[in-house]
Amino acid sequence: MIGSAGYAIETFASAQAFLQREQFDGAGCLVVDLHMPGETGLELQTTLNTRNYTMPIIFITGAGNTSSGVRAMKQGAVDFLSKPVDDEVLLRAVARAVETDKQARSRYAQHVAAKEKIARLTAREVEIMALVVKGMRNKQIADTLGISEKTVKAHRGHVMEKVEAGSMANLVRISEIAAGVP
Amino acid sequence: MIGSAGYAIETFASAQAFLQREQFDGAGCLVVDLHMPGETGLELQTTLNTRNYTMPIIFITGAGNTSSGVRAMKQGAVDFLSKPVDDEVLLRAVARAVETDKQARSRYAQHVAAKEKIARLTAREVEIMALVVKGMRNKQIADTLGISEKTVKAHRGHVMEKVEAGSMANLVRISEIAAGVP
DNA sequence: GATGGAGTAGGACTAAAGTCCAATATTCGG
DNA sequence: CCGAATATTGGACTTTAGTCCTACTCCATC
Repeated sequence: MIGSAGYAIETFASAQAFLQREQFDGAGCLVVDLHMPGETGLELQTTLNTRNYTMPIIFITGAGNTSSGVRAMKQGAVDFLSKPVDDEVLLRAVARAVETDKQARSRYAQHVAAKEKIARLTAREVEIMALVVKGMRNKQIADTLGISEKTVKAHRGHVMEKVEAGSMANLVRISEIAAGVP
Repeated sequence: MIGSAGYAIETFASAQAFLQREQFDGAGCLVVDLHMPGETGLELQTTLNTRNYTMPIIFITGAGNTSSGVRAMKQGAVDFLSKPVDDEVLLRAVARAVETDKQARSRYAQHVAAKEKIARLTAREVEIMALVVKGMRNKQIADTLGISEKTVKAHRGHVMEKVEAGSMANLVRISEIAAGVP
C-alpha cells in the first residue's frame, strides 16, 4: 500500500534482518511492528538510538498497552498506530516522518560540512577564529594571545580562505552550525 | 508530595479553574489528570497549544487507553503516567519538565529581546541590516539599493547603535535569533 | 507654518582590515 | 639531519569601515 503511494519500500522479517542491511543514506522512515520475532520494536528503537541512527519510526501494534505506546513516543517515535490501521492515517504518518527525516538530514549535512571546513584549520587558526566570531577586533585578539596584530591578520586571512566563508557574517554562521547539536 | 520536594505548587479543581487563573510567568509544569470534571486533560492540552501556552504537561491517568497516551505525547506532553504513580517516577518527570520549561523560556526571552531590538529600527535600517548580515559590503549594498555608500554607512551606524550589537558578529547572531522560531 | 524624524549625502579624517612579499623560528615526520 | 608545515612578524600599501558635522529634502503631525 505504501509502495503504491509512490514510496520505495523494503521489507524485513525481523529486527536482526534490518540491522544487517547496510545503512540507507537517503531520507525515509521505518514502519515497525511492536511484536516481532526476536528483538521487539521497542528494543530495535533503543538499539538504533544508541547507534545514533535517527531514522523516524512509526509503530504498528495489534495489542499495544498504554505504557509501550508512551515509551515509544518518549523515545522519539513519530506515531504509534493500533491495528487495524487506516490507510490514510498510515500514509499521513509516513509523509510526516519522511519530511522530518529530510529536514533532519539536511541539518545534519550542514553540520558535517561546517565541521569539515573547520577541520582544515590548524589549532592556532581555530583559536583565532573563535575570537573573531566573538566579535573581537584584530588588536584585541593580538593582545589576548600576546602576538602581533600582523600575525592575527595572517591567520585570519588563512581562516577565511580555508573555510570559504566569503564574509565575516558567513564565518559566524558556519561556526555556529559547527558548534550546534549534531 | 511534589510540594515537599521543594516545588511551589498550586492545585485546581478543573481545567476551567486553571484557565481562569492569570498566566504564571515563571518556569514550571502542569500535572494533569486525564479525566477531569468538564474539559478533559487532552482538551486542556489542545486549548493551551492553540493559545501558545507552552508549559510542559505531565498526564496522570487511572484508565488511560493507548490512543489517548499516544495522542498526548504527540501533542507534546512530557510524560503520561498510569496510576498508581510511583513518587520517584513523578518527581523525575516534574524535574525534567521544569528543566525543559526553563530552557524554553530562556530561548523565548532571547528571541523576544532580539525582536525588540530590531523593532527600534526604521524600515530602511532593517533593509540595510538584512544586507549587512548577508555579508555584503557597503559598496554592494549602496549599489543594490541605488544610494550612496555614505548613506549606507550612516544607516549602518544607526543600526549598530540601536541594536546595541557591539560587533558585526553579534549583529549576525541577533538577527538569526530574531528570525528563528518563536 | 513650524517642528522633527527619516532618508539622503558630502567633507575630512581615523581606524580597522586585508594583501602581497619576504623572512625568521620551531617542530615534526622521514 | 632535512624539508615541509606552522607560527610569527615587518614593510608597504589598498580597501573598507566608521565617525563627526553639516545640510538638504520629504512628509507627517501639531
